[in-house]
Amino acid sequence: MSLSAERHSSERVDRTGYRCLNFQPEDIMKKDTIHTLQAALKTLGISPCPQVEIEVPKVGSFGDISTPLAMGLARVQKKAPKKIAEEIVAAIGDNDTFEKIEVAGPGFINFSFSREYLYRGVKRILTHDPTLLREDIGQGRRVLVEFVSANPTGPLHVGHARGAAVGNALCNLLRESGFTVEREYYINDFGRQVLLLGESVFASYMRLNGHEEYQVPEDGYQGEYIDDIAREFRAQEGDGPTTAEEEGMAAAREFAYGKMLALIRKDLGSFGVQFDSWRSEAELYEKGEVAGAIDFLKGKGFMYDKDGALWFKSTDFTDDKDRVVIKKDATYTYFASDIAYHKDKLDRGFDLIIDIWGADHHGYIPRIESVMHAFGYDSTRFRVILVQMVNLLKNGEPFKMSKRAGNFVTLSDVAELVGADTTKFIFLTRKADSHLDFDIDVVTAQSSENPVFYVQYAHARINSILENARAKGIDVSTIGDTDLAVLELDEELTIVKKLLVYPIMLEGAARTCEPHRITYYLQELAGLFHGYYHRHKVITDDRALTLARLALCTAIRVILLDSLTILGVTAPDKM
RNA sequence: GCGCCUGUAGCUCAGCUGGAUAGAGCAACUGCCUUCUAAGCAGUAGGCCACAAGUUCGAAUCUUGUCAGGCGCACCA
Repeated sequence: MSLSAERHSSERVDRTGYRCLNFQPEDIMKKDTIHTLQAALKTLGISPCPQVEIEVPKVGSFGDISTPLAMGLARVQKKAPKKIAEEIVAAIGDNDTFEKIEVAGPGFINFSFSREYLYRGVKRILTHDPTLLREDIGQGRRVLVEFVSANPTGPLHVGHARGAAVGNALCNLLRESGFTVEREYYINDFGRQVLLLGESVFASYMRLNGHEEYQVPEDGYQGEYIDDIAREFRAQEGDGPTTAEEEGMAAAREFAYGKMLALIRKDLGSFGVQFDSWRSEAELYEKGEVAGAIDFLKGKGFMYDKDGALWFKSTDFTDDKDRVVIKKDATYTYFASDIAYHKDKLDRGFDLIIDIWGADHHGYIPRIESVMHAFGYDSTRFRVILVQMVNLLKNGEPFKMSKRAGNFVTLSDVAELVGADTTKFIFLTRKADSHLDFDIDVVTAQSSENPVFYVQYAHARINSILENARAKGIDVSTIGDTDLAVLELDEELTIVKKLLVYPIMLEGAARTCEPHRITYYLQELAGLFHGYYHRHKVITDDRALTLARLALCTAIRVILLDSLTILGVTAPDKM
């Protein structure tokens, strides 16, 4: 089977209408269970073997892992689901992986893992081999993720921070899931907005030189940052009157644009987000890629002339309206460079292309999808992730932002005031496509409103316990060899199961491109640990128990560190 | 008017693509610091999953309709 055919068959369309990645589950726990089930089905002569679905039940009494398989088979086999389930259980027989397998409810088969199996799982974590925590669902396939891509006409604000946090975490997640990820920032450095930036800075500069008659152009940019740049420009250019206004304006534009881009890079860097490539819109024009892409589509018959303009026939695909590419005045629309940019992405040979946009651009999805179609690209390999607007509040009151009025909270303000870790984590505690209230006062209060501390605290606490053990002369470097059989408390086994479910959770997060699942998992795991910590001492006089509990704590720490790292959040040793 | 998204505890949100008894954090109330970090723990309370039909063994989840909120509907960028 070819790669693309295989990929195609495993893809589905989610309920929002966007394609998502869907791969066969390969996690250890799942794999072991599925193999057991498949063998049993074979014994029973049930073929073709149906897709075996596995889930982690919400309620502990339903076992560690569960399948509704028999219920699905009931129709095909024309037998009661419970009966089928019982036959399957009988066919599985004795097995050292499971302590108990039972039929429950309308026909669920619930599996409980044996303690030996669980201990083996902890040992795997203690090897510190991250590949044992992941499934290679990407298999080296190349994915391009474009995110942030804010106009270089002002500093990044809180809304961009959300896109940056989500994009960054998603890239990490996909990379850890076996994809080769390229992070890209598309710079809109062509057209009206940069011109306005230049004019705005130039006007400010001229006023600084005593030419009060220069006004910020209509729709121009205002705010302190414009004056700051103008002052810097003045420091470079001096205060002599600029004789050739055109030249001065162009110089101001270049200067301001350069400053802005540098600032954006710097802010993203201090936020902990780095890009592999920065793609320039202006360059697409200079290299003739815009004209080339349009010619290409013309050749395919997807362009036509009407009313003196050139139109793209996006209604041939998923759009409800054709779109102008070249205006009556012979200039290009913004859409034209978007076509070229997406062709450029395709030409670079990615297996998967992900665009992360602000939700206010959702109306653009059909036309870009149409472009992908027109270029002959399998559109299931293109996905747009929408990041909803951040509803900025200050002390419970809406805080209106406007870049042009210069009234906004920048990313660097937030990173400095709130901290990059907290900001990222909060943005990742919600689905990307859901509205989010971000109250500056609440978040800066550094109270229990900040879930990130809760999780980081668990990590720091474990580190502190390990320090303590070392101070008492316990050698924790060989903790992986510890006999874990003394871990027999329900709480301990619950924690172990939570740890072993980690790869399943990660796989789901990667498959659906939903990094927010990781933050929920983290809070649950940290919660289990904090409760355990308060009820039971790790370091006691019982040497065997101490070592086993240190091993458990170490395993928890491995998972906390691993998942926080994927989110782009630090895991401090001390707090 | 058309399209997209959202509607789950007082508030902010999860709910793993149709599974079993609906989940967490805040806020409220009650307890817990000579003991590995109290940025913590234990407990109480809080629900007609917006509403109404439908699909089937089974619906917060899928379909349709209604209501409410947000966003988008350029030869702007």
